[in-house]
Amino acid sequence: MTPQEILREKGLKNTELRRRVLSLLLEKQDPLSHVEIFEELASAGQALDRVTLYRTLSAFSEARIVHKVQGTDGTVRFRLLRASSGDGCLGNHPHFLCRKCGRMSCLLEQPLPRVDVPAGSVVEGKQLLVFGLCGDCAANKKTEETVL
Amino acid sequence: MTPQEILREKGLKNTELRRRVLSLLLEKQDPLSHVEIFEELASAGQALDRVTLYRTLSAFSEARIVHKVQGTDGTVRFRLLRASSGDGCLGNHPHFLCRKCGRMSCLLEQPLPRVDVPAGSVVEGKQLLVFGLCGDCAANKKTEETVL
DNA sequence: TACTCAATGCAATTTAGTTGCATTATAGCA
DNA sequence: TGCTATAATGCAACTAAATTGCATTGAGTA
Repeated sequence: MTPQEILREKGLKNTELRRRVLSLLLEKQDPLSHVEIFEELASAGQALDRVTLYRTLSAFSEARIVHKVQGTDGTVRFRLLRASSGDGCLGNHPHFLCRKCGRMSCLLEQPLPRVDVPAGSVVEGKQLLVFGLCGDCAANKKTEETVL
Repeated sequence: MTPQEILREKGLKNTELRRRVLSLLLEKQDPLSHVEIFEELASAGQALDRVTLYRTLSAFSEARIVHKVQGTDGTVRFRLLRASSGDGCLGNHPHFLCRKCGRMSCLLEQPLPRVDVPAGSVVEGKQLLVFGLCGDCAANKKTEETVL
């Protein structure tokens, strides 16, 4: 699905910024933070406003084009949902957050566990976040330690 | 273990504020946010400084007296760890966050699942957060809907 | 009791996110 | 194609959360 098609399907207006954000999210396979998206677009020469990006992302979130993942670092990240992107991400899988480089990645193909909650509670969603060092950072760390 | 004993064991100075924060965390069984702790102490007549509380909580976190739980609401909450409190909380269990009243509770006795990560990654911790409506808020909501 | 360094309190600053409002531009329709 | 309603944008100002620097206070130890 193209950015245009996604926007049309959700009844959102087809604007330059929205197409750019969607293209970026389609291209990257992992959840991106507001800042990451902002900098990526800015460095691509796109003139853009912080506030408009906030509003764009929350519009996408409300329209269920993206889902939000809250990291243990306090940063919210956004990723396309499968229904819109066709790339297999339903949002219901664990995420991995590297505490060194700050990148988050999806651990696709792995289910979230069933959790028992107190009687009477209503479960609306779950989020499983694994944190530590990603492959790259773990490798670099080892190198640094060897050098020291 | 008493607040004094916990502080002594960790080599932290035994001050009024720290004892109060620890007493509160010992008393409450669920993770509390900075704001919740601040207001609880303030309403108990304790004169306190926001900044000092931030520093106190991060000192506790570094000393592994408390563990931090990041909610899907973007709020960090703190809870005593078992090693210090003796109350059975190791931190490695799911948490439930009510999106209406904002209270978080521990789902003790339930394990976190094993998660496979890409080769080379180092896992340092996991966090499983279930969100929705707690028993009280779900009951109230039903009542409201009936009334309408 | 005196000394040292951790802890505190206050002011100022940074950062993230929000709100209001005037302007612009998209999408639907004559 | 041009017109219109309204959604989206851009800017300024604001709110809230968290951090930093620094002078002062106070806990623990010799």
